[in-house]
Amino acid sequence: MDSDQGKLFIGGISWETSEEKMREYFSKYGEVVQTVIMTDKMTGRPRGFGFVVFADPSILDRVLQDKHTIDGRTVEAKRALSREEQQTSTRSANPNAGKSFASGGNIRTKKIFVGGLPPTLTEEGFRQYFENYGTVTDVVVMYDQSTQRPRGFGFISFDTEDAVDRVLHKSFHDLNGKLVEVKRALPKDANPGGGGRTMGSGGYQGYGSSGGNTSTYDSRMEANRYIQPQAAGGGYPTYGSSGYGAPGYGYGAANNPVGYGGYSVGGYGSANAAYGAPAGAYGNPNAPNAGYVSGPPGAPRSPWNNQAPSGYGSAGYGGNTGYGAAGWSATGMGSGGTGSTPTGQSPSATAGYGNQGYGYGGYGGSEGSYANVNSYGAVGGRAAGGPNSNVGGSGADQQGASAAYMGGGYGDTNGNSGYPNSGWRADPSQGGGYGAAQTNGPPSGQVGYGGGYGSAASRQAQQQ
DNA sequence: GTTGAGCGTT
Repeated sequence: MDSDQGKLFIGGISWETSEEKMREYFSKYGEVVQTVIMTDKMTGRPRGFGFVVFADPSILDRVLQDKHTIDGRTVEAKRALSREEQQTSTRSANPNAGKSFASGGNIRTKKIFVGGLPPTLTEEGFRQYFENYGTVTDVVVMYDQSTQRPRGFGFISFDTEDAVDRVLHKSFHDLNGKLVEVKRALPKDANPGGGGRTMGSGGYQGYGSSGGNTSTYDSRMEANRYIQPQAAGGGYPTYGSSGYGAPGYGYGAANNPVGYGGYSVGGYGSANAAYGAPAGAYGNPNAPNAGYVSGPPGAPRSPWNNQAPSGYGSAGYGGNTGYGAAGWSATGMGSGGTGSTPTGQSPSATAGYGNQGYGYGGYGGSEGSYANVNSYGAVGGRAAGGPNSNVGGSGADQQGASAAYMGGGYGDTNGNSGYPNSGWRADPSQGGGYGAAQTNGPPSGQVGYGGGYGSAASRQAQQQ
């Protein structure tokens, strides 16, 4: 992360020490861009640590070698961990994954979140400064609705992405001696959130055809704020190693739009799930979907509509089956995957499979009331726990990976709350399905996924 | 007292 470049973590700070004092102290090493002391949100009490950001990252080395005493307390300076690092630091992670993903940005909102606004800053001052970077199309400074106090952050929109990039080139900007921090705004309205139901199919198709994997990552990154940190951490390595990066991987592509909703589930709620379902279906390049898409006669583009659960189930499942046929999931799903999951998967088949089988079937299929949860869970799950981490810790898993997904996924994104069916996880057949799929699957991760989802879906069908 | 908060209005 850019903003972490010149950033040091400062631990053991006296409760007496202020941010100003810290700045004063560290300024002897060079230009200090920001100091912050974290406080307990509830009590307001300082938590005893904070951060200092130097304009020049090369200063850090010197600072790290010295001992520091502020207000009579010896404080400890360490390189600040990026948020991703925090999460993954203890376990083997692909260090490249997080970084490269973090740097890009495919979901471009042309809007920038600006934090740390001084209360005195007006929208005009705000605008005037940023106009140096391009044509400003919108300026918003947020105020508390009831108290009318400035909330210390706002947004600024540009007409071109270039302008946005220029602004984001620096993490901090000096507005007349006040420093503000800029980040790309979370594309909150990138997807018409609750409007999923009313969306025309055009949107979905568009999604389906968009092929960028990176956007998926990016959206994740941004969604990290809303997802439990661990979710993001585990996810990267998993992606990296399991072939997410592979071009054309269905997940990435289809998920782009979905992804956002899915990832952001924590913050954005289930409305987006609706996307997920269609996106999967539409986005899926394979023919089998067609069947799904066309779906039940009565419910053209609303297979996710509760109205048509049966049609839905069949349609959705039909779709899945088709998938499965193409790849693994067929077996895994249909049979419950008990041990007998295909052993001879060809790599290519798997790849293709992963795309579709993955989650989408689940999405579509699970669409009912609890559906969203599932799909999300699924998505989040992957993110949450790598195949190696048994996040969910559902006792039933005979072999952690897949089971972990399930457990982790649901747990993470949903807190289990929406997940009425506790028997699900515990169901041995399911575990078996996973296990089998995973064990046999050549490209490890994907297989597990596919199997997992597929079976999950079928399971639901049964329930209905 | 040792690794972070803030993401929208009409």
